[in-house]
Amino acid sequence: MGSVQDRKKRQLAEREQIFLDRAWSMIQREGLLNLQMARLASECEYSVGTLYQHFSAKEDLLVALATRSVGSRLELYRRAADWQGPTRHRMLAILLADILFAQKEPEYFRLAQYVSTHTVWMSASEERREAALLASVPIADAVASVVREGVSRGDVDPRGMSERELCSGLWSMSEGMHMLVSAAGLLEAHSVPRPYQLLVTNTHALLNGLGWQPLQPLDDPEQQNALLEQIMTEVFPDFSMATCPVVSPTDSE
Amino acid sequence: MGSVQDRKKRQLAEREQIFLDRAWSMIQREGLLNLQMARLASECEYSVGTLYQHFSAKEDLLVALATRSVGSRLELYRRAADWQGPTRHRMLAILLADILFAQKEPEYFRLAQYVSTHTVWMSASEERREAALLASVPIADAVASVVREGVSRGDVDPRGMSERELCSGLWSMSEGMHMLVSAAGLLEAHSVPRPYQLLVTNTHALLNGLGWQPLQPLDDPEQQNALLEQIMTEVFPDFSMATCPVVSPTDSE
DNA sequence: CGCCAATTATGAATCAGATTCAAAAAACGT
DNA sequence: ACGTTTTTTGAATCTGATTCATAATTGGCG
Repeated sequence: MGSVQDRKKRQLAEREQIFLDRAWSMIQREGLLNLQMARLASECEYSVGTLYQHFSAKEDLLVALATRSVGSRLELYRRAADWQGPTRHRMLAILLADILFAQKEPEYFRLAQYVSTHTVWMSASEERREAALLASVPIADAVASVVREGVSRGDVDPRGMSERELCSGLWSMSEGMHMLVSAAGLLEAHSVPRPYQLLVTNTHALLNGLGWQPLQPLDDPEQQNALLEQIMTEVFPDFSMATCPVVSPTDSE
Repeated sequence: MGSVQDRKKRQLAEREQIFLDRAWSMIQREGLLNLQMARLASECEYSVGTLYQHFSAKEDLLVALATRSVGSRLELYRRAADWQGPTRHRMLAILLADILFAQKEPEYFRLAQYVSTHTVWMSASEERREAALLASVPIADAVASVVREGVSRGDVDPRGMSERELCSGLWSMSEGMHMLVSAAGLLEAHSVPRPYQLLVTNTHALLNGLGWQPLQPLDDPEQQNALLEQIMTEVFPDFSMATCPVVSPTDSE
């Protein structure tokens, strides 16, 4: 039967991964700007033509890369979503996952941002774009599951909003803050230091506004910090608290 | 004295405006992707070299363009900020200004997004980037003035936050939503329709969470809508309510 | 006005790098 | 082993940004 076809398909997929692996390491080493198709091909010991058998254009490859990176992102989100804490704290854990990932993989965020630009996005192939959209669904699902539980436990009143809609504020706010952070100099120019700490505070405000229990006082940095530390310890023990851009380096000696 | 120098400087500035005007109209006509330096030069009846006397690179020109567009944006923001309404409603008016502008000038938003990408941003010249940052200050000032008044009137308790920090949530949330909207298919894939209406609701939640008076009930679309219509009428009478992506087309016949 | 030095404009030439495609090689089935 | 189909190859092409030697213009001055 089609076993030959199968093997070929498998080999093709393997090679695609090789291309993506190498492309990613090149980007991490030399930046997005310096990724060259010809060099990528030769570093993988294939010809340019072969590379183009996989990706219809450079942008296509970039979208594929961004899509792939979603995997490691998902792992963090799931940890946050699966953690056994109050739903509201889990929402915060999800935000933290997002922030930690952005810290750990800054180059990935630049890629994701670049790729979701209209210009770049539209230069990728239709299929690639669809695959990218599809890949982001599990992440949204993880978040939605927490929302669902929050609603069913009565921690938050959906007021007719769907699960996706209920977390859209959080989503857009973190997305936007990442964007502002990555535009070098922008926040400094507007004297907004510690953007991610601010993001946490704003998130508390938003969740309070949605009436998500238990409400958090906004004027108690101590308590906010304690909660963050708890989440860091329980959910992300493998991340150093010291490098976490959110937990403030106050007191503690 | 330096009158000759002055004239030269003036002529140079005029020519730069011509380049920018034409570049903008080309982009609006044919999209960001199709802007070509050589064609731009010839359409302006100058040589390529002359064009490069003004802009160190294509990206440099794009940043200049994005910077320039801030002007018309500012006008809307100021209207919102100067409007004589409760400070909370003025914050909403600012959000509306942002949304209306994004609707009216979709190509500008693509440009702004593209330009604030790390890759593109860093390809522009230092001076150009600084000018861009500087240009955004008046907008932030307009917003900050409303925040200041809100605080001084006692509509909102700053809880130690600066004016800039107090509106950072609104800023990042709208920025983020624009971003999500412009990534074609993303919101549809996550079944989030009417993104801007959602943005308004989330903004109400955020402002409620900050305790910004008068609080708005989140579960009363009628009232939300009435408020939006009032702002549209009083502040943005030159924008058609029909095309406004926020005021919902409910009832009314 | 005519001339020289300095400044500015020009656009053909160069360069960078993505993409294509005719030819060569490898794989397949018989 | 052989003809056919599929895959790979990389030199050639193409696109478009950027440079820079040359030409033109300008301002100043006798």
